[in-house]
Amino acid sequence: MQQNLTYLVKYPSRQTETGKTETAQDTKHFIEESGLLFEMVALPRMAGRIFGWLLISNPPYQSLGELAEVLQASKGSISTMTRLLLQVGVIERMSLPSQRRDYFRIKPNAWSHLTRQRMVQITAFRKLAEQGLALMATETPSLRDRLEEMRDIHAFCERELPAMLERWEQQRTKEGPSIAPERNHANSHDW
Amino acid sequence: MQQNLTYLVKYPSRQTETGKTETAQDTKHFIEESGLLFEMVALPRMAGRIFGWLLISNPPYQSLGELAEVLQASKGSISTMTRLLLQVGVIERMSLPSQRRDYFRIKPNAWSHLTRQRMVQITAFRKLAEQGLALMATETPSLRDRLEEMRDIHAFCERELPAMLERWEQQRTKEGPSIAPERNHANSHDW
DNA sequence: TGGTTTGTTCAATCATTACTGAACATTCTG
DNA sequence: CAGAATGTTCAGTAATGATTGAACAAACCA
Repeated sequence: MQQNLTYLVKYPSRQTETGKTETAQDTKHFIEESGLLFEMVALPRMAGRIFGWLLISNPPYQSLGELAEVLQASKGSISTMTRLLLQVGVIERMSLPSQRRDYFRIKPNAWSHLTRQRMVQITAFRKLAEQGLALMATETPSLRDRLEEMRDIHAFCERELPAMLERWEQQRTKEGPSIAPERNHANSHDW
Repeated sequence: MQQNLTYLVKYPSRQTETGKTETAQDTKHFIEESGLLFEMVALPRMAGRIFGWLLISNPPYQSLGELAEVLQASKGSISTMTRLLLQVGVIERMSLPSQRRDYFRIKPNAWSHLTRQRMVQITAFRKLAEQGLALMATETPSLRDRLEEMRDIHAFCERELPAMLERWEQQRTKEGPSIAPERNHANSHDW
């Protein structure tokens, strides 16, 4: 199951005085955990591992080659998975003007993007319910209840979730900058 | 891909005068769609098909044998998948006192249950973020930002989602019974 | 009681998906 | 320009997960 237990020896940068290789173990565990979590939400495990490493890597941006080395995976796999993560909108590519290498990093607001992705699913479920209701057009109301409930709750979520996200953004921009006033994610070429 | 195009001939009950076998086609499509949607949220396709059929079947409760026949699947598969759906909380088992046969049907409030399931995932992500922050305890704040954002938005959702669900329940019990006043889902042995 | 119907479990098979590694771009560098 | 470094694509393989079908268990009935 865990075939690559060694890939952190190469990146011992996260060792503290207290725990010698303990931290490396924890890092490995963190990455693996991230992979499992991604799997839980129907994304490939390797994508989760990449995301996991980008969450804790120093520096926060990593090249394809680095990712392949740290995660002990083929470049092909990394290439495919970063493409997926880019598409989902949770990482972004940064190419330094003078360098030919590309770097990836977690996209600020990654989670809003994921929520938007989730909205697509909710809409799909509402539409399915409506499709079902069309099929049951001539049936008695009590038979249609199941589908109406399904349609209504998803319509409800479609209305509420954006509002909720907005509340989040607002709360975030209110208190966030007080901690790190200079970091504006909007045009984030501050590296 | 679609190997069983025939399983609705046996259940032509949902044919209207207008569309002869058109409705059967639509039903098949509906079930298949439901399967794909479930797959999208990391549940097995067959579970989605069962759920789909239970959404539109007449009567709304179906036995294991019926499910196997309609969906052209083995009893083993149905047994496993119904168990899963029971566990997730979106269907329930009804055993009529006089019959030895068990029936399944969509659980009223199925969607609240699914949302609660979803909450488990959200909590898992928040915990992962906290795990990451523990790893980065000694790092500079700007390096910790990624994880703090992740932790905060998930904590936010953990607070907000239950409130949202409650609002839904309230709105539902307000207008729902006006349409079908007698149908109280709480103790639902009204079949 | 023996026979029938119903439901579960599990080993084996089938299908799908993830992953690798090598061949092929592409871009920079000397 | 040749050579080196970086990235992508894709056919083949490995790993995983879904599905079957047969054997078993339990409940009911005559």
